[in-house]
Amino acid sequence: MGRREQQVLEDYIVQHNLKITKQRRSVLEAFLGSEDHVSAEELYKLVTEKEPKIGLATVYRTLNLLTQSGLASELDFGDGQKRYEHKFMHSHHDHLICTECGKIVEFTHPMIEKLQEEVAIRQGFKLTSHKLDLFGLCAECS
Amino acid sequence: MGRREQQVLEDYIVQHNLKITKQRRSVLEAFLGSEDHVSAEELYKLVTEKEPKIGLATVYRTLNLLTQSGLASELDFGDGQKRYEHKFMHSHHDHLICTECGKIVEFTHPMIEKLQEEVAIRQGFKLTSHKLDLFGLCAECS
DNA sequence: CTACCTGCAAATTATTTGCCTTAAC
DNA sequence: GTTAAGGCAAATAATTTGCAGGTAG
Repeated sequence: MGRREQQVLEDYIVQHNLKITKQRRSVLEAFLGSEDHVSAEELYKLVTEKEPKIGLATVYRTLNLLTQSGLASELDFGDGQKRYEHKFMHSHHDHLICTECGKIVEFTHPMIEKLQEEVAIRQGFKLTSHKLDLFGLCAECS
Repeated sequence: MGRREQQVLEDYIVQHNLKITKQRRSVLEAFLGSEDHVSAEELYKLVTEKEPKIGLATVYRTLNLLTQSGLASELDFGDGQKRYEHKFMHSHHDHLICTECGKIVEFTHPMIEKLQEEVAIRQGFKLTSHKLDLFGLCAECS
């Protein structure tokens, strides 16, 4: 499990004069082991299996740390809570979401990306990121 | 100001055995008169200028009504609150958002839409909606 | 008159913060 | 030994809900 990610996190922690703790290790481990798109609450449930005394606030704090260190990115599927996915060794992609069963398919489409860039340039913008979510019904739910 | 939208709302209200009230009229009027992308709180401030005794909860309730009746759609730019835009007589579009000054440019790109449709079909999905937000720096903020 | 609607306050939900104790370095 | 981190409970912030009185149909 994620040697490399462990290293990224520890580098970030050292560079920022922070401390490496077993809680942070546990959260990272559970996060890497999870499916993508976990919420803080879900991750908390996963972590407590290994680390029963951990507090929910620590999970939130660690998720922010992971986001700042570049290991996680925040997602928002409009269900009222933030979700997180790991970014390291996991390239950019967009989401296709079934509104019935919640299934999520990840995809990338270079041409779409290229056209987005064009739109931005045409408006004088310098693009830093984007978010594309497609909503619909998957094969089973149609 | 928005005769047609008034009609859409009133039709919806009648069809659902609901009641037309001056608060609902005031919220709709303020909503149509507002710039796009208002939050509930912002709309509340606008409405109270004309209707000082209205409650915030009524604004929330009416925004939900407007969303259900098809006059408004919910947006989420990740700032922790829902925003709303009017949909009627205002065709679909995506957003290009300056992360520095908050400027929002609306755009549509038929080719992007077409490619999205292709992605969905390839995955066996039937597309119902999508959300594309581009984030970057506008000309002034670069 | 019979729902539905409103305003208000209290409740909820997701997340953050304060504080005091504990553990890294 | 400092100083940051953790746990817990209390604080926030956005939104929703319960209720008693008001009003549209």
